[in-house]
Amino acid sequence: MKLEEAIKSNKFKNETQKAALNVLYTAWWLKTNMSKGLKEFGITHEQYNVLRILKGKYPDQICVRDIACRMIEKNSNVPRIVDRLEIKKLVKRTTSQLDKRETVISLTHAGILLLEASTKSIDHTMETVTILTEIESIQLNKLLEKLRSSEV
Amino acid sequence: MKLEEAIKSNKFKNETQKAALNVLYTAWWLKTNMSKGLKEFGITHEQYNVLRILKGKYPDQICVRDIACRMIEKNSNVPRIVDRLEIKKLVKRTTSQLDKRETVISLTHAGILLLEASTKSIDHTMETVTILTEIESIQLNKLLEKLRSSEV
DNA sequence: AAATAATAGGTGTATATACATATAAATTAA
DNA sequence: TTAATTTATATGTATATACACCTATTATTT
Repeated sequence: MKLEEAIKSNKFKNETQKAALNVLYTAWWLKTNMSKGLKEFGITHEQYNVLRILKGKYPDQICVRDIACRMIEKNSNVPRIVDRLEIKKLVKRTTSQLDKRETVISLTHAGILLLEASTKSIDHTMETVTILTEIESIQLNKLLEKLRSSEV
Repeated sequence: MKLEEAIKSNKFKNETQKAALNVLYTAWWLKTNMSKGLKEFGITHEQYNVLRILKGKYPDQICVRDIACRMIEKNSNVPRIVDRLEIKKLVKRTTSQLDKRETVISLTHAGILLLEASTKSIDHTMETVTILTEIESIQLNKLLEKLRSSEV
């Protein structure tokens, strides 16, 4: 669906404004598709993101701050996301002995299993849903990084 | 900042997966920049979006469902966003006399003034922040629409 | 060493998304 | 014309974002 149909408007100041709205809409669309696939595993895509970050360092533990700086949405409240993962027994929380201010998080066995199964599902969904060739993807990545290049 | 730095990872399955994450990160980045500019006006960017939609039809009234289908994030809880705008006296709610199920919303004078001022600010922010030529923007719009073309 | 500052994580509040359910009004069917 | 269905909106709950503030611990300064 074209952006114009999706938001029932074709009054854009210029193509750049339209592009910004298109990025916002596409992000919502991607998140929705991801969430649909994660539903059967009982986790949200933010929780999935945290599990993925933990996997990246596994079997090393990783502190809350290090998770936070790897999140896509930088204002994520990591302690609270970890709360929910802990309730589901997908992660374990321990106070670091080197620095008692730090809480280190690690995947449980159940966490690893769930991550593996959900990653398979998510990867399949994303491949089905994201219709771009490798060349187009490279081009898109370049344009998005150009867009953000002001770094205010 | 490149995506790799932003999320401290360069382990991507392929350029397409990276592009999907890049869209999510760029959307967060855009929202953050928009919100910063709207702070002085005391509204969130979702509330701003609703005000903009109302402006599009002004001085006509518009019902909740019509606002919802114009929102960028389709699962927005419009009644609740309207609640907050009503408390700030930026919009007025009336039960439609043609169909008493419908609630029609309209901008107040204060709403129009705030929208004009904040639009000036937001447009300036977005122009400063979104570094793309018209040609690049057209290309980006095409790629995003290609990406979404599966329409699951 | 004691005082001060900085840091890590937790917690509180407002707002939003996501989705299920409730309620009232309008439409359609029997 | 009553009953059933659909539609429009509101509301309830869980989770998330955004951000301020608190507390414990560590680091730095004097």
